[in-house]
Amino acid sequence: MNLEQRCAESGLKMTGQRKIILKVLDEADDHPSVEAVYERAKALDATISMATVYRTLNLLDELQLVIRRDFNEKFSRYDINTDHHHHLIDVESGEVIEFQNQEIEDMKAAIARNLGYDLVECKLELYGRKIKKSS
Amino acid sequence: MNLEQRCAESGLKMTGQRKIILKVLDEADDHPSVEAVYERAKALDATISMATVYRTLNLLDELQLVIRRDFNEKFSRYDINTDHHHHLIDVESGEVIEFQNQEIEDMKAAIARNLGYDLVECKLELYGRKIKKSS
DNA sequence: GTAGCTGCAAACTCTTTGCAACTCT
DNA sequence: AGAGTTGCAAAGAGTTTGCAGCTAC
Repeated sequence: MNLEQRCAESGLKMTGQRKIILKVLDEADDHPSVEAVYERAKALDATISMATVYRTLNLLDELQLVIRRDFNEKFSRYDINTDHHHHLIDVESGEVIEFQNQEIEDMKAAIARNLGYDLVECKLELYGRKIKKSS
Repeated sequence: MNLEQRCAESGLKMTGQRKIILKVLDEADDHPSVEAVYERAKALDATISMATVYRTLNLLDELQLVIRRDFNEKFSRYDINTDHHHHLIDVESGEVIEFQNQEIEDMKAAIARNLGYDLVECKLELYGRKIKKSS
């Protein structure tokens, strides 16, 4: 099921602008900033405004259809894949790679429990440099 | 060795304002925001300005004497303990607890290596709710 | 003496919002 | 018809910066 269908289910009105933004998000395979979503949407419909992009992303975040992320930059990026996963950020290119790891999941919950807490949420970001293959 | 001594070593001039800000940081056992540092410093010397607090924290961050953090809030906080550690944030009170865990360290490096990266840096934040003791 | 530091206010960046017009349903 | 949505411009929050005067070294 795509974002447009899931939004309709939540009772959001399907305006032309909204459809375009959802299409842009559905087709994104990266972690776009608001600015990036705006640029891609504007290429499809020049009348879309920044304010609408912000409002739409805030709505989607509340509905948990996207996840707002903060990769040590001064603006937010959006994660369209809402499956539980973590990120490795290439410190040279800025590329973001997603990964999952069950051992880490178990360990996280155990650490929280040891400190007297139930784990509600969690964020793991690795920052790394690509290993050059020696020839 | 305290912050003032470490700053002097880096060739920073020890002005009255700077001494006060460093004292505030040395005595902080939390993860204060710029605003918090400013308030605490102002209580000791009313002439200190916000701009000086920002400039000082930026300097200290560059010298790696503090670490700028971003706990999903719209402002930065500063970590004065620069030993490697992670954070558990109490989702109800906002309290920040530091912890270390060698297994996680090893696993992080292994994950990065498997993805073809050398680990440069990393951020692990757990968000949890305090477990109520049953009576 | 001078490089570096300070306070102030203005500028900047990212994000949100009030408003009047418009549009899905 | 009416609630929800939009674009615009202005406002907000957090942070940075130009400048003229001041201060540690």
